[in-house]
Amino acid sequence: MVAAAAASRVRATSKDDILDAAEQLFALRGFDGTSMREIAEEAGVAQALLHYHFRTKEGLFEAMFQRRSDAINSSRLARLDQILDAGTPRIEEIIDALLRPTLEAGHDPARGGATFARLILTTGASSHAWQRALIAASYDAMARRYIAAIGKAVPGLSLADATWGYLFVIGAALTHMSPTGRADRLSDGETSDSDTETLIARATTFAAAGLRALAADAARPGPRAGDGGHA
Amino acid sequence: MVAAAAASRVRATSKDDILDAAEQLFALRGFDGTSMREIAEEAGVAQALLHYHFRTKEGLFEAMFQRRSDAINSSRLARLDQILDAGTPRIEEIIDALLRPTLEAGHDPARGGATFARLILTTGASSHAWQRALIAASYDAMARRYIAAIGKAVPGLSLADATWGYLFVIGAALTHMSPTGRADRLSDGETSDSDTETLIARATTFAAAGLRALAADAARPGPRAGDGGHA
DNA sequence: GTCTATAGTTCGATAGAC
DNA sequence: GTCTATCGAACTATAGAC
Repeated sequence: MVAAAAASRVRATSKDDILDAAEQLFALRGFDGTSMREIAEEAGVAQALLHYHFRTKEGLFEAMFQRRSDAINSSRLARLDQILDAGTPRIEEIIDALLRPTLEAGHDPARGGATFARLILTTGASSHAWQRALIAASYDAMARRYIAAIGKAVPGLSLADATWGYLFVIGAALTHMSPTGRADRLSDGETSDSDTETLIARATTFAAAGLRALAADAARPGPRAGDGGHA
Repeated sequence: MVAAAAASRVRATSKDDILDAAEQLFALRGFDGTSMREIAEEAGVAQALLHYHFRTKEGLFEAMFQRRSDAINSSRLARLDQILDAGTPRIEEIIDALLRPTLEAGHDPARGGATFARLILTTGASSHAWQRALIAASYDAMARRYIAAIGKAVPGLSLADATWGYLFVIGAALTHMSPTGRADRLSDGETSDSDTETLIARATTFAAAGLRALAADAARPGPRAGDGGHA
């Protein structure tokens, strides 16, 4: 335990090298599009070593996913605690605290871009039950805390609306965190999806107003689309 | 030409059967997670017939993707024309016209759910250049028309903001069009991501307010985060 | 812990009969 | 247009030496 912690401070172990290579390739090409051979080559080790450390491809994916998700979520929760300690939270602060750790996660300036966000979305939408379970195990507790904070920052928001709002923020921002050049093309160069500060700023403005509108809409009298008669 | 159109009206050809099977399986498991063998079995034909009709797996994917995308976008554009003909558009109408055709596309009530939305997102975020090119070829022209309409419905929106707004609407809604039960879980059963009308209604409220806020934010004096000095 | 070698399976694609 | 049969390459995982 102590030795392991000391070693991790000194230099990357082969286990870390494998996890780094796996994260890079899985994020880029997805679970099914990445082979154990490629990961081993990228990490500079024999393929059998991957199985020694992680048993199966699925085991390696889970270890890789948990490592980065834990880092993202501990950062998210630390920032949220700070915001809540300071008094009544502003919704813009909460959204920024939710998005920025993911944008910065695994953001290797030398390489492609922030592709772990893509991995979160595809893992959550996977047809493999174990991948969806991984999302639940890694993100649900953090999500509940943020949903509660959103409800606190925007009075009048029901739990249902706060949940949808949380999901919309995630979907809107994470979908475009891996730059594809599409924003550049569609705007004739007026903006760029490689500009992460623009993405965060616009997404925060967009989502904060969206959340307030969900609360305002719920406060209006009369039936509401999609409520299926629960009112 | 005439004969082909007549035949397509009469009954599904083996080509259609293959495209149907491919759409179902690709949408469920992705390009790399689906094999030609599985598609052939699902379609009830020999695997060699897939290569006879579409040459390669990539060719089959492209044909499948184009067929459904064309259907979605012609529906989107027809609705948009209708809205624009009626005078000054309301932003809520535009968002509904943008989202509903995708939600209904390939929505087989007998089976899983509206999973083509997932395929659109993963195809656009793919590391394969030919998949991103497929998105550009299928969706950019439609997107430009909607971005222009959004700018018309929300005065004060720059092309850059309208583009980001369009991308946020797509990301927020399409990410959650394939039900996973996550909304149900996070809200303790207060809402459900299987309820498509709730999704559309909430997403429309959320996004309409978000777009108006982007315009209002741009109108405020002073520098703005992420503009990198272009102001 | 790390390697080489390979077993056993599945894949995309093609050849060739009908 | 549709089939059976199969090639050659890639895959995950394991055995066993060091």
